Amino acid sequence: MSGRTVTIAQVAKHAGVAVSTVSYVLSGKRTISADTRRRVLDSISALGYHPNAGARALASKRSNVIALVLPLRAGMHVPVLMRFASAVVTAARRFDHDVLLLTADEGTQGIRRVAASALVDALVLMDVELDDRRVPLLRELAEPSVLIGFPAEPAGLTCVDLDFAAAGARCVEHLAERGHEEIALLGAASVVYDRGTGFATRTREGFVEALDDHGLKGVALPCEETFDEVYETVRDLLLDRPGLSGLVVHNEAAVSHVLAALRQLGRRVPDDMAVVAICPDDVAERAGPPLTSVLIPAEEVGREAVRLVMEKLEGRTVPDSTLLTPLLAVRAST
Amino acid sequence: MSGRTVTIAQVAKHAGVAVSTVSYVLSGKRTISADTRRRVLDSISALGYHPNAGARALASKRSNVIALVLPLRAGMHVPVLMRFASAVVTAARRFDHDVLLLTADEGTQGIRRVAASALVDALVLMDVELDDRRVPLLRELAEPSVLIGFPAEPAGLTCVDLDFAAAGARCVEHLAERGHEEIALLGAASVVYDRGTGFATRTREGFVEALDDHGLKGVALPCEETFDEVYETVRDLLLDRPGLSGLVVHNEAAVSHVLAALRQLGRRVPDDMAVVAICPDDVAERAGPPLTSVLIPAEEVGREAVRLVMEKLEGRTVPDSTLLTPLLAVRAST
DNA sequence: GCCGGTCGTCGAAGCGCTTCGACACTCTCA
DNA sequence: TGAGAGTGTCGAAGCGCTTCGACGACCGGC
Repeated sequence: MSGRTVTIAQVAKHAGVAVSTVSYVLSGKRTISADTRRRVLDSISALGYHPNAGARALASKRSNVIALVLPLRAGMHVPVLMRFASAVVTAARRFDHDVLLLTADEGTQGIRRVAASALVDALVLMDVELDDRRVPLLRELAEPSVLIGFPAEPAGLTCVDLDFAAAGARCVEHLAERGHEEIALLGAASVVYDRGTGFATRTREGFVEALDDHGLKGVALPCEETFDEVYETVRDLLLDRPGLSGLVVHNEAAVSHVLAALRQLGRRVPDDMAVVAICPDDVAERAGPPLTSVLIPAEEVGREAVRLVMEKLEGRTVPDSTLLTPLLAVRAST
Repeated sequence: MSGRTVTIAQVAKHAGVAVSTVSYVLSGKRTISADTRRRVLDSISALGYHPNAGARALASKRSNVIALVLPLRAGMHVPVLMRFASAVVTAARRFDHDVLLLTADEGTQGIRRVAASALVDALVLMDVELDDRRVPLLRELAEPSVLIGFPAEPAGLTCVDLDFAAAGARCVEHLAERGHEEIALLGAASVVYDRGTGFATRTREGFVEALDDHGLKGVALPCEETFDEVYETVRDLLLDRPGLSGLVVHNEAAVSHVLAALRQLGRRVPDDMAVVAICPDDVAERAGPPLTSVLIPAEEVGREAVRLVMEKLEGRTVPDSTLLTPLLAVRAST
């Protein structure tokens, strides 16, 4: 192994070459003969050499670290967040980058700090609000960034997300195909709409528009996340709309409560009430009965965000807006 | 603001002092006159100076970054994880450190890499298994580390966790006080026990021991996380043990399923069945009815882990084992 | 047989910071 | 009044890496 922290100079000596040669072997920025390369690589593994990140960052002006700015706020469904985060980390590693975790409670301060100190090369922000304080800062930053989600004014930014409007519409379409004529959307908690979080609003718009297109009756309601509130909402909904036979649920935390409430109100799924969820696959599969759902492709979104940010780091131009097409998986609930 | 990336040399020139003086103002490692200090600080904010992280790390051999190694595996309840993670980030910032996110799928490789490259000064690991591959590596690493959770052989390591044995016992005690004579523990998914994750096993042990101490009858069962499986488990349990009047649930993902199953089986909470959960407060409060619970003090554990790792970075010795006392909050379910 | 052009390697100059030793002062106390 | 003990500041030497320009060695073409 190592006697203590091995440097490139020791590798160079061990291999009988210049320091710069070792560097070029590692970066591949100049051609190196196969023979020399082998000797260097052998020395590297013999000594257990790992380049010092600080020195490398200082000399190359690249830290090989990207920041992931998480929200961690009320109304966000955390497991979904984590899947994004995990996807971002995995994707970043594939580009030989690490991920620095920034939480929103440090606010714009933290973003400015890690950018100005060159701790990170680029940023990926999650859970962007329609009117997000962080957005103006991003515009003035030299470091490239990618948003997961869309602010109200996305000009000049790079944004990725599931096409939630299409997702809402897709659910309507599916229920229409199944012959339902009156349906309802149970959406996010009202605080999420109030905050103007884009995905909730866009799903609702897609839902409402599709209602029209297919000539269905229906309504879109916010949906809180305690059992009692969900129960009330569902009960009132059934009372108000006796013809209702289909439900779209876009709220991971409320899914199991909705199902429990229906059960308690004597409605069988799918016989009396068809249910479509917009949620991650595992939530849909784990429910009783397993739910027909439009999955939130967290892995894909995270991967795409990283790909885009890497493209920008290379100086290439990328599309302002990337919308991923929703996919509907039919299960037992419709 | 800035013309582009401000260096310490520019600050020194602007303030009319030597570079080293600026450095000492920032670090406080030598006494500086009040007058000079003011001039320097003024220049810093006038120029918008942020020390370059790479240069600083190179010169000082400290990156001011700690690694947070997350599991992201089956059977872990993700929201709880996130609360730990968030607490770690917040606590680390209080010590002027940032947090690098490492996921377990990189395995020991990733840990070795970030440690050897001096990308991080120290590590905090979550969700430690009884027999954890990462543990031997930690022992040979020069960088200090703290584990959240306990491996089978914790000698020479620093571990923090809620005292789950005490938590299990506390639940039994509470139900005993309420006059229940036969109770059951619904624990983690069986895969979690099979893997030998410490917290699940320790809760069960504490539960079983306390059963004895209080002279109660009872049983401890694993508990899967889909509604149908939970329903079966609960139904069989009620069939097998007609005298059962109290339930301890130590599985965040199953909590709402358990309640729904009881409802469906015609049991009222708390009249026919008392329920105590071991879970974060918000899960307990959100349930219907709100659950008496032993909370998992994620924030406190995260904070403590960071405090310990910082102590170790300062070269101070810290206790091998830190167990946080469980607190029981009485709500509507008992 | 000479010229221009790769190819492969080297040496050295930084990157921006911390830290060590030196040094010029100013106090204090004998 | 001068030795000794602080103070407050400076200059310079790295920290370990990347990258630029230079330079032999070798190639093919005329």
